Amino acid sequence: MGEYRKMRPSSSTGLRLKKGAWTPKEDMLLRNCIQKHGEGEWHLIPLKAGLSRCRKSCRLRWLNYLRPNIKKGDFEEDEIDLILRLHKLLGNRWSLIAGRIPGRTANDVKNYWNTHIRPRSNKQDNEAKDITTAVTVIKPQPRILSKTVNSNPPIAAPQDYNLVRSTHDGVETAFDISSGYISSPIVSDAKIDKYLVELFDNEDKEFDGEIGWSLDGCPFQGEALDAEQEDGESSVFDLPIDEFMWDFLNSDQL
DNA sequence: AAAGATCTCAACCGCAACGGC
DNA sequence: TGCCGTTGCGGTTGAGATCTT
Repeated sequence: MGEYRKMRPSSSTGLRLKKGAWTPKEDMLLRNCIQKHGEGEWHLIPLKAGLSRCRKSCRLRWLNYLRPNIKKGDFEEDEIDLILRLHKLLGNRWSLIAGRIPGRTANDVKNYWNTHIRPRSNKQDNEAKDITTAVTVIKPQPRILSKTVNSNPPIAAPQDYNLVRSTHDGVETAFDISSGYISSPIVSDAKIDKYLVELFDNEDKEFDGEIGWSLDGCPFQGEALDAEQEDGESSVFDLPIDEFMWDFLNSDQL
């Protein structure tokens, strides 16, 4: 697919802001401007660059296309694996997911998910409905990690689709993640990112037992991810994510 | 070869969060 | 405390590419 094939309608007459596909000349102007002035102050970039584009368009073009080290082409197996796992953990928080995948942008990840993974997931869901023993656990909702968790929750009956079940050494536990049923900490994106750093980068952590998760109706247990723990046996997702995650996010060390 | 259907992904839109005043 | 400007994010759109009939 060509870089400049997209020709959405644009209106570039007079002082109106231009929309639609970027031209090589516009790319050059934006690139030169950012190389000269650096990222940031996006509201000034169009003026400095001499572009009749809005700041949003400039920022998006830079972040998704012009920024150095952006990886193009098909996603590799390990990248897909990572996306699947991170999405189970974080939901549709594409920027956080992309932050763990070098060279990929949030838009890339989101597009890949929507075009390749979600359709497959939907198909699996439909097939699972035909099986009477289908697991009913649903992925963690983004709201678990929301910064606006209600600190004084209303009393309401837990609903099954808000239950997350995990198995630990063969013992299954279920906890409700609907609003008000978890004493979740107020979580900032920085905390979540720090948590992910700990999760993926700290190889000295030790964990006992093996944790199995069943999410999106698809149980998985101890599947390997490239990053291995020090003992070489437990994979990253053998972590007791429920307890560990909340303890970590609620700790004073952040 | 042509037409229609489907897929891909760059770009846009709306909104929430945040900081300064 | 509220307003306003800016930033960043996720959802959606739609043009062009590719596939199917």
